Amino acid sequence: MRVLIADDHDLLRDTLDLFLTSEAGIETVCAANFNDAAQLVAEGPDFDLVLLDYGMPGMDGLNGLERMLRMPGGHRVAIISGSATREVAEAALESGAAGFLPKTLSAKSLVNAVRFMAMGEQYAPLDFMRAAEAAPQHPLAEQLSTREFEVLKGLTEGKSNKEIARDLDIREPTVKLHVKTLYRKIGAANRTQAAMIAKEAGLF
Amino acid sequence: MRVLIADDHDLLRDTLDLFLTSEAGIETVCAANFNDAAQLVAEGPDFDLVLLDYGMPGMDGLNGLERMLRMPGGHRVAIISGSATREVAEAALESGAAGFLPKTLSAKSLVNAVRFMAMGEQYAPLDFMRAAEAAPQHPLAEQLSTREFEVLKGLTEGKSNKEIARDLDIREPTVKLHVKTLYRKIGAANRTQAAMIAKEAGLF
DNA sequence: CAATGGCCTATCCGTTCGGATAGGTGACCT
DNA sequence: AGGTCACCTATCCGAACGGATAGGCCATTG
Repeated sequence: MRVLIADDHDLLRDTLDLFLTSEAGIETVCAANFNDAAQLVAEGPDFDLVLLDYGMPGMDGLNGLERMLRMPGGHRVAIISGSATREVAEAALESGAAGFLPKTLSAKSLVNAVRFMAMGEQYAPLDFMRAAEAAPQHPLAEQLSTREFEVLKGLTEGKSNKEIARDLDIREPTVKLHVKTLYRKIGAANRTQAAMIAKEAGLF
Repeated sequence: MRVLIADDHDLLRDTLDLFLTSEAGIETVCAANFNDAAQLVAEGPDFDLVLLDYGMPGMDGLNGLERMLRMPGGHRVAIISGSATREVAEAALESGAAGFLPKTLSAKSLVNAVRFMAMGEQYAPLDFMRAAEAAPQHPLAEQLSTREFEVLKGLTEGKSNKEIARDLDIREPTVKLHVKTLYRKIGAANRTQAAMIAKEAGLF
């Protein structure tokens, strides 16, 4: 079994290498950034599994994952991350990743997950995925109507009421109404505050 | 020598534990979050060095570092991080941290750094600190005058010109002037855009 | 010394915002 | 059938914003 480990954290990469190599039948190759990893995949022979660090140089978020998946030999690719949220994990799996590994995993779990994924299964730690599941997506956004949400999006883009009206194909007074009610709901005193609140909440 | 390793990444913590323990004369204790770490420090006996992960639960950025430094036994504390920027590293050292360790370090360098710091030295990898040094701190912010910067801060807080004027103890027309010139400099069409641009740039 | 540049102030003007008020439509539920 | 709710439109008004223009103060610099 051939596994490619791509992570810019020397320490973690070495450890992973060590643990996997000591497993019978696992051959590992290492890279410290996305470009090196992509080249190794391109050169072949094919890997049974590629581990991509979410935050490594060249990754550009999940763009790297998608680029890797589109490559000839890049069919089994998993994301490994120390900081990413459940949303990112879900998006990765959605894009066709073989799995998602938070760095909070123990070495033993990680080795097991690697074997699991190399066999063609899709893996993600259940407790991690459940973690934020219960919490409401966005306490602020959920109390806004569809239109108000769209208007709020316009606000965060620094548009004027008139521009928002044009984009949504409604009259300006209507936009003003949505803006006003929206302020009340999220507790903003003016459009800039509304935009900042939305930004803080991680919307858009 | 007693070292406390506080990191929520099981894998990394175990590895660090392994490497340090194999070094003669280093005794390690582990914690997976800030509160556990703080309790271990409080209980004593004193550690020669405490390694705090920047992103672990309970840390709250550099707040955790400062709280730890204020504790009776918490004199030698280093920050370890996989994602933090040079700015954070500098701020940590400024606050009195014993060092800053990016997770891109190799195991060997890391063990050396730990020994170095435990001897009372302050450590930070030179290449890491030099990395962003050349690049302008904030391409946007640097072209603003002091006043314009203060006004921009007010904008991001959703204040009106009048409020900003009061806070800075200047007249409102002056604020308007700064706002206008500031728009030109950062390429904003209105105050909301200015606030969002500042936010995107990571200011405030 | 004169020039420069940052900072402050002022006035004027048109546009936009924020709020209030009043009403109309269609979908859905009881 | 009546009620509720989201969505749309309209008009009015005071306040704030965005821009232009014109000047004064002061420290730094050539």
